[in-house]
Amino acid sequence: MSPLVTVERLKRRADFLSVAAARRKYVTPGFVLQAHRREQISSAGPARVGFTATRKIGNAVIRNRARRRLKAAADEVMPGAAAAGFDYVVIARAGTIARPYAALVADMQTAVSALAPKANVAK
RNA sequence: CCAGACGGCCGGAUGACCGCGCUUCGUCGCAAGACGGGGUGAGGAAAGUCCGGGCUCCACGGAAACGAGGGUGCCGGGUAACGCCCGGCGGGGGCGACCCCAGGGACAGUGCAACAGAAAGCAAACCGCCAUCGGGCUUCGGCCCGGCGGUAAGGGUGAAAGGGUGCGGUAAGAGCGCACCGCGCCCCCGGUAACGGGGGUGGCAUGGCAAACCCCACCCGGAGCAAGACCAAAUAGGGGCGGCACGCCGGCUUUCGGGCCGGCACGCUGGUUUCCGGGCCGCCGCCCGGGUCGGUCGCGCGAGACGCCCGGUAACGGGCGUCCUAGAGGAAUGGUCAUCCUCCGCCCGCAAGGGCGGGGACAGAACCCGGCUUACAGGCCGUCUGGCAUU
RNA sequence: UGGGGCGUCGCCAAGCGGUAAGGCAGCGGAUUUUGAUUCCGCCAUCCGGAGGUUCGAAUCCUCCCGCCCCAG
Repeated sequence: MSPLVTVERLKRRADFLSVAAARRKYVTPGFVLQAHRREQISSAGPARVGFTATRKIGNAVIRNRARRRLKAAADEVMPGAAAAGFDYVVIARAGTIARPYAALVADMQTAVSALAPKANVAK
């Protein structure tokens, strides 16, 4: 797998929108992962991860807990799996709360590798 | 023991490992930062945003008042203030403890009341009842028809029909008279007051709805921490200063520095060169202020928390002592597990109890405070009421 | 943070103090050889929920619930 990649946090609304516009996603019972390569000079640079929890999945307590669990899973997986120069958005689903944490981590692993750049062939 | 009423309180506990926000210390490093240690870290509703304030800016200004709009509405008190709280009063409900009530004004005015009903607001005669007049009939008791009048006691309609019940009275009736109750007015007494009690008097007039318009009394300037204050990058543009540059010919103009127009030449740019066409034009450096991204402050010592004492029926107030207790900004508490507590289900056991499995609510500070409202597993404490049993 | 709007039958909706129009859909019937069309009839009383005012509330008042929109 890739060497350790520094992971930063995605914060701006515009960044979230551009990731969503890329239309690359992977759905698991616990969350939806979106990925998008930044238009950047070089392919280097940190990977960035953002989190989304909508009002549809519950009240403030539910949304916060869902985001925290996803954040914990991402902190565990992303440094070893994420591709440099990519932006990721993790969207919480109704199943985020009930899903066991180990399964969440495994899902994160497969989701990230499924969205990995195809050997950097497609530029 | 059962059923119930009211008030107050808690909101799982302890620990291990890997992580999180803020803060502090140490080591390393030129620095950015890295590593390690310590401290601290959500609620009774943090929620809904329904009221009241603090704070900040804006507007107006002697304080304010009037008007518009909105709100509040028995009385007294508490409070920074309130639509909140406490204590009373009145009305309603409950055997009771106790609970509920937007509870000013309907002789200032305007309005509303479907359907039903004779009539719904200066009252009114449909059926009845009564008296009387005329006519007819008669078994001489009366009956029928019509006219004029009396009558709100009866029937019927309605949510509501102009006091209620009883006795007297009358042709039948009627506050027509009387007693009691209700109501209005006056006086006295108690109470700060709302109001209560008593007496007298009137003879029923003044029906209901103001969560209909409205009237009266009182209260409210507007916006909101994305308030507001400060620092301030890159780029573009504005202003100022300095340096360099500002060709040739002709015309016009001049404040004699220069400026404008035309032609030629030159630089950059587009089309393949020649050549042609369009466009751009002072350049550089320094400084100044405005404003955007971003950053910092505002930002937690406060109508503060806890304890004791005093005043007050209480809400609450006063005094003394102790304490400092979240502060983020895509927003901090997550993951795994153990023991205990507690609830549910199943199993074992006469029982005490034990085993296995599952669950522990509502919900997350976003400037702060006082209320209200709403959500909430389970549990604890106190006071009181009505039963049953025992003494 | 501030402001605005809407909840009425399965769907779209009128009504804003006097006892819930209308259309579509559905169901039953008639017409027709059958179907379509057409016609007739049926279909909310718990008007988002709970209290209150009134003789009477979908309508007025208070408090909740849900949804949508706007400004910064």
